Amino acid sequence: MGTKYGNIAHDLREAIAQGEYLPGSTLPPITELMQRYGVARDTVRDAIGLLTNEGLVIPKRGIGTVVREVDPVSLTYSPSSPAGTWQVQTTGAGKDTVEEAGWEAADLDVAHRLGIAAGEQVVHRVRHFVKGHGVAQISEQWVPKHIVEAIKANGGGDLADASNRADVEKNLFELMTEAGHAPVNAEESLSTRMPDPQERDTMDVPPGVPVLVTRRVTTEAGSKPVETTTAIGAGDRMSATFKVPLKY
Amino acid sequence: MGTKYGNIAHDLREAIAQGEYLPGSTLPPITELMQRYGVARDTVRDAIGLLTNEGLVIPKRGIGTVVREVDPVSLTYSPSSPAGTWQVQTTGAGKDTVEEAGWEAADLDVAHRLGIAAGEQVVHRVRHFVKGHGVAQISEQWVPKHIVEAIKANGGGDLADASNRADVEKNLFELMTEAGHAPVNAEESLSTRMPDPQERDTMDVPPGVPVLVTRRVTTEAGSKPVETTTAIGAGDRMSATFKVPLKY
DNA sequence: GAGTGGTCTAGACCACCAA
DNA sequence: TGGTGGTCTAGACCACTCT
Repeated sequence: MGTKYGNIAHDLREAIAQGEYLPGSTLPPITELMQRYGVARDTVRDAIGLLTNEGLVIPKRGIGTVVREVDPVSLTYSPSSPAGTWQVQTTGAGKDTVEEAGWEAADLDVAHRLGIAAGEQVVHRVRHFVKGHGVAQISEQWVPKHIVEAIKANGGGDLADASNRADVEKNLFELMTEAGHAPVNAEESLSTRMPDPQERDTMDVPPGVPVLVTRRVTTEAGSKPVETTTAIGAGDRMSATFKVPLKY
Repeated sequence: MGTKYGNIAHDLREAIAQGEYLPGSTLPPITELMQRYGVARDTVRDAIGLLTNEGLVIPKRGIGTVVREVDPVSLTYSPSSPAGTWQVQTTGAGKDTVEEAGWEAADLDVAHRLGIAAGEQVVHRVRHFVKGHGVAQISEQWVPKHIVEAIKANGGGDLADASNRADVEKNLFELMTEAGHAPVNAEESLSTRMPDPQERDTMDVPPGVPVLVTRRVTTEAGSKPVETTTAIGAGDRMSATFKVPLKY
């Protein structure tokens, strides 16, 4: 025998998998599980804690331990992904909001990604992708000075102004193209980790749900970077889809 | 004030961020934290539990609560770049092993992805990508019957035989091409979630580390699927990189 | 008010690791 | 052997949700 709470968690996990407890319904109350297994309250809570951290259930005060809805990713059988593979695919329509915008000095990481020196001025834009009742993705974008100035000179507006939503409504990449800096390539790197408390708060991520981290560098002709982005997406509300041409 | 354990976790989190506790070193012992904050043992453990689930620390019996190493960028590899999707990593990054192979009836999900009827026979191949200290990715692949037979008729070997590593050493996509079913497109969908106990065991994933889920459908001319794959990768040992050509 | 989960205590014993 | 974290108990009180 392993641990008591491990065994209890195993039983509950199996029961959920067998459909004994359907998504949206609740597990037996702690008190009942205490009696059924003849253990103390904290032992049951440890078991539920395991399931919570696996993303299977969400305990709710006054309600019960609710079984989570099934992975929404299984719904992504939809027609075809939107043009531009850098777009994020979610299970529904969403809206972009610009939270912040302004000049700042590039840190080491951003400078490296943009191929500039650390400390050089860049425009930093923070956007939220709102879907349904909450933020599904936090996006931080950095644009080098000469690109910002080129767009401004071309009548594309000031990217350092948060109230300027031109890049959102018209697509920043189009503005770059019109300004003579057409992006031709994007390299995206995806990874995953658990959210920090701030991210968990902003996106209202339940316990047991990780985030999808996307780091992108977009380049124009000559492999010169025109922007770089780091996006943090709630793992229960989004996935990223890529269409890749193969050469064989 | 929030909760006691929440405050303690906050303090420790800040301290780690400030570099007071370096990766690889340990936090103060539970007993010391009990005295410092004047709380019970379980309260300290609750605080450490939070940090553990955030992937910041890993408690080790007899050792202490160890601060986790940050993932170096050099540890990432690109399982999904157009040229390297199925090629053996020649950079010494890792090694592919075939764990299982055989015929089975396609379930609803696989059938849908392959554009066939549920219950039709497909070859199911399970592979492990071994890297560093253990399995970094579990890969499940399904190939429709007519493709398997075409490869076999063309002298490419039997994909249903686990000891047949032709597809690994020579690249399955090349075998398909030689057999008249050249793959021309792949659509990959990436998402993330927490690992189940079996995955955690197989890949030796520490607590607080999610997995990266890659679902791919590869198609030949006419958008006919030639294979589909679901890969589960340990979030602390891999990332996926895509290079995407843009049209603006 | 009744029932749910959340926090916290004080103490006990066990399992693991290093010196 | 001494110190570390892991498990478990019995009980208390708090916070929240629903009827």
